[in-house]
Amino acid sequence: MITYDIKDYRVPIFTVDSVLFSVDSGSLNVLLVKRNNEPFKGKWGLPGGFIDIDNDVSAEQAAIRKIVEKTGAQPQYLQQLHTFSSPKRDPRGFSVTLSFYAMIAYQAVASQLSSIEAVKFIDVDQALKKKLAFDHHQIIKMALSRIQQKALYSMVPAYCLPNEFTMTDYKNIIEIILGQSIQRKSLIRRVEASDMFEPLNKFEHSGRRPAQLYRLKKGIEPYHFQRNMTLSV
Amino acid sequence: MITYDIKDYRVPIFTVDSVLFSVDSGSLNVLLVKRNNEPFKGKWGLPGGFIDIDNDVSAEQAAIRKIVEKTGAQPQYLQQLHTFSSPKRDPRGFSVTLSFYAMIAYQAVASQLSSIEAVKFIDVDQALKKKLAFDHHQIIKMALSRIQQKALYSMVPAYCLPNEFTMTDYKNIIEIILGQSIQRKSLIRRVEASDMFEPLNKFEHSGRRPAQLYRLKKGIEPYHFQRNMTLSV
DNA sequence: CCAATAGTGTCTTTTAGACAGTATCAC
DNA sequence: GTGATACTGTCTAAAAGACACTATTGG
Repeated sequence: MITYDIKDYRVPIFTVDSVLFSVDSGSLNVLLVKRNNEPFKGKWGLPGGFIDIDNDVSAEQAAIRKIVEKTGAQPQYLQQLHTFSSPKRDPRGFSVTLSFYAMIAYQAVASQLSSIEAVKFIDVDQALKKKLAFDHHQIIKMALSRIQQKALYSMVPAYCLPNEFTMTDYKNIIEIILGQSIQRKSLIRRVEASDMFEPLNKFEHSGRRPAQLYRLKKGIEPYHFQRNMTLSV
Repeated sequence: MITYDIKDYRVPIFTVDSVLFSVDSGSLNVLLVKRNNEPFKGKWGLPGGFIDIDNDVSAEQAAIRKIVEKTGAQPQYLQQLHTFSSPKRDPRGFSVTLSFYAMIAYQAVASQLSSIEAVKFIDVDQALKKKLAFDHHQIIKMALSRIQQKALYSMVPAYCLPNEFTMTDYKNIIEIILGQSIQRKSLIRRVEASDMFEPLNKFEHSGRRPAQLYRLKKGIEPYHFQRNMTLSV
């Protein structure tokens, strides 16, 4: 017979938190939310909170639910980052947070956000200069270095592209994430190998020579390469 | 003012579990423990359990504590794998487990374990054929694929080497993890680039030509390469 | 035509794979 | 010596870096 009541035990506080990235006009942004509850009421922090064990089917779903509540849109990519745990990170007691990093196209959320005071995208370097709630500074730092790594060996940055985009759009996103320029030719070779983009019968006419428009193929897994791109020192 | 009592909320069960790997006589083993509590009493499962929020300082420390309790030895390497969460994975209710993968030299634990009936190393393929507690089957599968990936681009397999070892020992460990043979020359090039081994003034005389003995340098970070080794299909 | 951005061709560089060759031991 | 395992030299192959080249537009 199973006899177990969680209320008989002293258990940690368990939460989820997400670092939602988006690229816009030359800067890599993360979503911050102004807290209107204790602890750290009034401070900026990551979107997240408790699992609703009666309605959520997983921690991932809880994290996505929190992002949807704040932005009105689903992230295009979301993965576990790391679990941070300590008796000190929350004044209420021993706390564990499962953090995620996620990506979304800026265009998918920009309009909704402009009307909400307490939710905003902010340049990641600016965010890291602020006094944030909990250990969210550390979480953002780890998420940043994770997506920078991913940018070197995967197509994951493609998940913050809008529906239609050019190769230059994609190159810009990677360069903004890395903070360094890369070889266009190398990128194109990788995109071809990944087979993740499909060309549309459309061109973008903003520059001089029109640029081929692409979209992400449907139902495809993020491609991982065998090698990292090399960053020139 | 902070008012919060975790007992006022319905919260998930939170545990840690570890997949402890070790290589011995041609097989990759994982540590299994026979459960003597419900749920899944009598079934084999991964070493793990609840955080002791009064004594543990982190989830990592809780995971290590559980491994030490079962084996008497500290793992040489331990990293977060993934957090598994669902309302179904535990009959007691919504449950979250933070899983780790870890490595230890077989020699460091073999003698203690032989005397304990309820704790054993078992070949990972055998383990995956058993009916294990919870979703531990899935956790082991993910841990296996993670260390196989790590074997392709890092020196992490070195953490299941004994204090003194030869290059052939290291090659064998990687081949056992991958289930495939690799080029000795490629391995040596990588070992040199990593600068993680230091040669001793000793040789092993078991084969024909004596083999240089090495040890892991102290206080060194696991090295990661820019490329994967390629597995011939 | 020119300027600017899009896109290609191709040579170099890097590092792993393949594998033949040499070294050192027990017998 | 032979056989076995340890170790090295070196050619080839694969994929990224560098960068010059061509292509296509607006003006």
